[in-house]
Amino acid sequence: MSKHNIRLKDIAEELGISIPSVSRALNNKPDIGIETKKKVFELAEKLNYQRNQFAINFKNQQSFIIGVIIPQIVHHFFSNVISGIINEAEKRGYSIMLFQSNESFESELKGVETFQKSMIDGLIISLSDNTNDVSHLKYLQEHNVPVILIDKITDELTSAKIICDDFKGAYFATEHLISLGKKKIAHITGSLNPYTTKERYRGYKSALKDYGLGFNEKLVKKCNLVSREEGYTTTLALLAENEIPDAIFCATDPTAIGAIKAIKEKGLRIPFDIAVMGFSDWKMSSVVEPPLSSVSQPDYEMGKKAVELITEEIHLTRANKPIKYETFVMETSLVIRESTMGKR
Amino acid sequence: MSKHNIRLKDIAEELGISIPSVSRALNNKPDIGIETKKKVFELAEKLNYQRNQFAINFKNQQSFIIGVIIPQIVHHFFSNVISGIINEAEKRGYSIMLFQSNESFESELKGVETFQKSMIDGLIISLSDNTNDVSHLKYLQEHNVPVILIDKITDELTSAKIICDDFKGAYFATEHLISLGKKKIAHITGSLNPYTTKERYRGYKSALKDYGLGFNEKLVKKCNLVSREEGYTTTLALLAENEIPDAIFCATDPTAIGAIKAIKEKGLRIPFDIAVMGFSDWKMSSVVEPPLSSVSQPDYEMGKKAVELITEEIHLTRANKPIKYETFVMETSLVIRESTMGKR
DNA sequence: GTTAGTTACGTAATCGTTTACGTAAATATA
DNA sequence: TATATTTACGTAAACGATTACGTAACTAAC
Repeated sequence: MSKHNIRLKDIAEELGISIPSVSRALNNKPDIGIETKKKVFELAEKLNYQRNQFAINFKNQQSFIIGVIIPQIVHHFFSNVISGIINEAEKRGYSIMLFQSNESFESELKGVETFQKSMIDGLIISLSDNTNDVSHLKYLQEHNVPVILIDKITDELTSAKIICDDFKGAYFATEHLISLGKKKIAHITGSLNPYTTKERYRGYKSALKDYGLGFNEKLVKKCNLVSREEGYTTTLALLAENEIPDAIFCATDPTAIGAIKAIKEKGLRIPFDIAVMGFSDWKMSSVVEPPLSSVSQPDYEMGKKAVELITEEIHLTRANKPIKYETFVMETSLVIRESTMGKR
Repeated sequence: MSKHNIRLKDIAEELGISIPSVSRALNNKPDIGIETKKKVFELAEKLNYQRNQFAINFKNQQSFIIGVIIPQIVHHFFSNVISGIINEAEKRGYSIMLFQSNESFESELKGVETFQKSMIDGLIISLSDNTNDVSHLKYLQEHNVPVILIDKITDELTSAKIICDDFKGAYFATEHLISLGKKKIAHITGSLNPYTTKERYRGYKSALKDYGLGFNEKLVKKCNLVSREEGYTTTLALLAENEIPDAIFCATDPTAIGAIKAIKEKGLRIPFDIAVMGFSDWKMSSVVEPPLSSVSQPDYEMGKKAVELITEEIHLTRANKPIKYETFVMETSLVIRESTMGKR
């Protein structure tokens, strides 16, 4: 956008009027004659005048840019979140600056720094699994850049937060397995993330308790990356023990897909011998054999909501008004497929 | 970033020197005394001075922002491209502004407009399937914003282009099927996109010819969305005809996954009765039953390359030097899985 | 017909930083 | 010692737009 673009000055000189008059005309300000306004608009049109947004942003100290940092784009959940963010932001006249932390705290830090330099008006962030210190985010807040946490949140930061109801999602998933007549329901959980995984574990336990099924610690396995490979090996280990489960509720879909592979290899039938349930409803889950039941998260809506909140906070901040920090818990829904379909 | 942030003026006043001296010190310019420089640095550190990027961008008419427009983020190929773009851009000090067109021309137009307002330094774009007119991109170029086309390209625009070798990818895929002893190889193609799909079709035909297998038009089916559903119905139609193929090469992975479903439903064995091959190596392709062979595209590298090119073009543009527009064709590779494994 | 009010401008200042230019003081050279 | 050169600053202008303020000219009111 360099070279000699048309400026207000060019229009003003050609019409023999002052620069502020041109500005007033173009911005439909009151203090301008109707004749002058008309002439200005015509010339602006003719010269194809484009406002210099650099100057305007500078004057207003505002960029209309929302920064977004997520752990990984290549992740069905997050790409849907981003999709919701982008579409909603566009409606509200904001652009999205995107960065991925690759689950690295250092990278997340660097992203925040870069964004600061780009003068973002607000930040929507899903914390990396390795983020324990949030002073970089507090710093932003102190400099009047609102921060919204989404999905991967923390108590360390006072801010608006958007999560989905992992507890209820896990509760309903477990309840569903119980409704199939399953008695020995195993759970494969992760260990890294402070919130989501814990909540899912809690939901699982709560459902067992409510339905009078005893909690058996041996049926709970932890794995770090909740990946397909780990799901596979963990399930093999589970099946090698004395007590074989009749259902497995996995904290993530990849884990569940790994579990399915292990179960099939052992010659057991899904869902008759062992029913399998995942979490997050990844796209791939509908194509595995058998198609995997899962808990669907309102990813797109979460992104949309995040933009609603951040734009509101940006306005409040600029008006020097106080912000009330709420946590929004959004509902999940069960997606029942063949991996849990039909009673034993 | 509003409120009263520290300015050069604050430092200058406190030290009793002029603003330009502070600027010179902080920017390590020559015309500054070593003592003064030291004092400035110390005070800047103490006051936690942060440059006001709005002012700098305004002065330089440069944003260090690269705009990226792609049809859909929720698409394994594109999220990998973006991943490559973001990581490489960060290394080069650029931020990424992201927009998705949702395969709509109007949306793409609006994205370009929004980006213009955000004063992007350059644009990396993968055209929507419905984009035939590229005057919005020419307009950017005329205003000194370099444009790079990636994957979904067009001859209408004179610019650097990055594609992967769809022709060769398809050729090798077909060749692979032939090497299995397959004689009647069907192809399910799409019709929308000017380049990628056509090239894959061309590669398929070329391989058949080179290996002396006659081209049979009846074995080629077109479908519009190249989706899983279409792959399913198209394959059913194919199998209902007289000549049943012994292999199907699909223009996309979802189509191939639909094909697999249809073939299995008909009680035919994969790959023994019919081998199936996809294109793009979607993540889900490794979890279908049987795992799908596919053509892997260098998505991440394409994104990286795009950033290399655009930053170079940005520099050339600012230096008023000419740009030479090249088209970079990047190599694909075969991913062989069980859907094409083992001879008949 | 005088005063009050309104309309339609122009002037000047401002946002924060950088850069071209000028110059006094210090230093080097003849 | 007189002149040339270098050093280390300060002053002013610039980037492009917006906004507060002042005011001349015109209109309305009594």
